[in-house]
Amino acid sequence: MADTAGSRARNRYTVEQRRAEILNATRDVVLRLGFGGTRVRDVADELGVSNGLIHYHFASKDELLAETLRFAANDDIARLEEAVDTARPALERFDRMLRNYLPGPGDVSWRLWIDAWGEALRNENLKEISQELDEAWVALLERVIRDGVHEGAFTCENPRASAWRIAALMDGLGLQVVLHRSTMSRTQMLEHARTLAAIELGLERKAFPARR
Amino acid sequence: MADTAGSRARNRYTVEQRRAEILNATRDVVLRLGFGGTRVRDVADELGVSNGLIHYHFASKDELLAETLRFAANDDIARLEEAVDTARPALERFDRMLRNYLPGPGDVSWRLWIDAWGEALRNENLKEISQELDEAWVALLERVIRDGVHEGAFTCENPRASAWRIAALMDGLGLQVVLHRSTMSRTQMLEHARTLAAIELGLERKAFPARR
DNA sequence: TCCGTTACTGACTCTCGAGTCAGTAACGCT
DNA sequence: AGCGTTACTGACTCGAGAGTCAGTAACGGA
Repeated sequence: MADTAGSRARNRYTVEQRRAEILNATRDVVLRLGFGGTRVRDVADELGVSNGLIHYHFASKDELLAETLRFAANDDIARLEEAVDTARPALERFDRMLRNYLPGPGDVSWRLWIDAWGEALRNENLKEISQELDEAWVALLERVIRDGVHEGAFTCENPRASAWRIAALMDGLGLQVVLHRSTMSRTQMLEHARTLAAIELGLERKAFPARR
Repeated sequence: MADTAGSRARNRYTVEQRRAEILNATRDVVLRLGFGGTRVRDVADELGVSNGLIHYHFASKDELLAETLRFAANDDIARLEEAVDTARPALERFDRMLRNYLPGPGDVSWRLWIDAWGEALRNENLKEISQELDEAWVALLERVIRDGVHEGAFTCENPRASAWRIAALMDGLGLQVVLHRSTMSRTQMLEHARTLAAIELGLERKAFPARR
């Protein structure tokens, strides 16, 4: 009675495991085909299960896509927070955020976000989720700046405004790199981000590490 | 013989006029429904013509959407160039670009662009067009910076890099305002853009006009 | 050992939308 | 006036995809 679901979990999937597995697969499919281009069938095929199973766990395709976005968002934020929590001093912590947030070689989640922005124009669920992630990200950036100021590593008059500017710059840069790779390299992108950051935090440009 | 098409144009549409009219209507529809959500039928209804007429002028829906994007892009660039050509001195010219590029109250074309970015992830035609617009816009910004430096109004070491940073920041800001209006007002957005611009161009922040 | 429940199947329905096509009417040209 | 051309119509086809549902097999509990 204490754990009715758990007792079945030994050799079978629980509902929660299955849902997570489906969300995971959906993310992969959406990365290939986009929100608009993803069919329920594609997700089923990805897992080698039946079409009907997806509808068994998710009431509609819309719900599936919205939950997939939230799932991916939580992942991204968790990854960033982890990067922040483990690094010091302040400058390394900050730079690690930049490197983690900006799109990297194997990075795919940017594609998801760019796609989600477009979809969010017409879908309230997605709009809400993308806004949540955005605010969480700016808040994290602001926190790292404030901590740095506290430690005496940075000088910054208005951490909130600086965080917004840096976040906006990085969104714009990431967009360029992911969408039109030819126009800008990751190196240049990092260079731009660090240049603005140095200005905003009252540092010398060369204070930043050369790491990519 | 000199003008076979023109002779019919007196009381009838030429093919070119019709195409332009359809592209115009398509843009309006796409703004409401997005690239993914626009049906050929919606465009026909917008003009009060038949479904078949759209296919008479455009081979496929894909072609229609791609040409619509190009049509809108040309419009946007022309508007920016006009703003630049007529304004002086350099600072007013630059500020006018900012005000014109950033999303305004009645501005809708941003919605089109955000949507196009997402679509471009999977559509080579749209990707190419959005890249063209982007490069034209950065080139224009760079030109205005160089001219300002020439006139002695600005100080800027690397106009190309500064143009990229300002452009990226503005893309990021515009995205915020259009997508999550609550998180940032146009006033704040302009404030952020001018703050970065002042830094990049070696100016005092208060050198900029207060115009919105 | 039987039985109710639950996770799952896959064929089906039903809607929707892109593209087609036979037909039409107005035009300009001869 | 007669004729070929052209812009346009709207009913149709055809494929595709979301969601349904009757059926099934494995489970745990009584």
